[in-house]
Amino acid sequence: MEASHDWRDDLRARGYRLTPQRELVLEAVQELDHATPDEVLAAVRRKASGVNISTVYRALDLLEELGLVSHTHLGHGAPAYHAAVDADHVHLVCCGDVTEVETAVADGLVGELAGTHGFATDVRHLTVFGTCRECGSSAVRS
Amino acid sequence: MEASHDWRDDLRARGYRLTPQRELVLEAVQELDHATPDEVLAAVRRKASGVNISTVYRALDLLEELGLVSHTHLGHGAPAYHAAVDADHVHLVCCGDVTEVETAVADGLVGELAGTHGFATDVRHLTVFGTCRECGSSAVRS
DNA sequence: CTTACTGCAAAGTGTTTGCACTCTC
DNA sequence: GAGAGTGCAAACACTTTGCAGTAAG
Repeated sequence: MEASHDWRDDLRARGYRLTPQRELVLEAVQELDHATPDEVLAAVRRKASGVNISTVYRALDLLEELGLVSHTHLGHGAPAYHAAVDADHVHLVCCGDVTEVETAVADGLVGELAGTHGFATDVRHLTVFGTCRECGSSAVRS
Repeated sequence: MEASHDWRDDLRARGYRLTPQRELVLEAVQELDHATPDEVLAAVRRKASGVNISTVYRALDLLEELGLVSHTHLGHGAPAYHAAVDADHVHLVCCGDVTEVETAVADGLVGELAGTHGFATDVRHLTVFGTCRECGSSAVRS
């Protein structure tokens, strides 16, 4: 499928080692979308049952450092991890549900912040809380 | 100081009771700005040393329900609480530091989300991660 | 064969809950 | 007084860390 521009080489070039756990964690993040560390663990364990949660945390940190995944806080508890490639969207959170929209909607904001405050927005990290059309409900756990 | 349009009445009207703890928590949030529950506790304890952390959590939830305070996730750990009145700004987070800017910068985004997705943005909850002018540094704990 | 990485278990944060007692209404 | 609210301690959810053993290079 994906023609890996080998991140494995990059990883090794930085003195890290390529382990099955790291590959499995990356695969899991790529397949899952918005996965919490726990969900990543579950997915990884389907293929290798012995993997530990602390390894998942360590792998996620590393993969993030390598720019292969990124995370967002979708409210309350655990963060959500994405593969960097899929990350080109902003999150809309309402009623505990998440919708993804093109980062273009934030272009105005990004431009304004850059202009008036010299602030370089990390759009991939952007999460917008509010109320969606379907659910005029009062705000939920966020 | 502030000429309370009595939230106390509102509170009682809803069947809740007015306790010193609740008043102290509200005062603390109003004075502190971006306070975490722990910081609120510390402030409250300066005036009433016996107050417990669980009471602070419960009071914050209640005050939020009453619309007197609101919270945002400024990254990693604990949430930050504001008095609702002070809440008219968006948060810019970089290098662990927080800058407040007028909600107007988000008008474009808000309008676009409303138009294209029927999504009512809660601007007071909006936190933007990125890199500020001063610190061209790589992203920090977020 | 060196030492980065893993699994495990224990410790850390931040938050919630059950319960007897207290204080508001 | 009745019962909402509090303090306390224990339980929870999520994450980090120390260390001895394992395995990548």
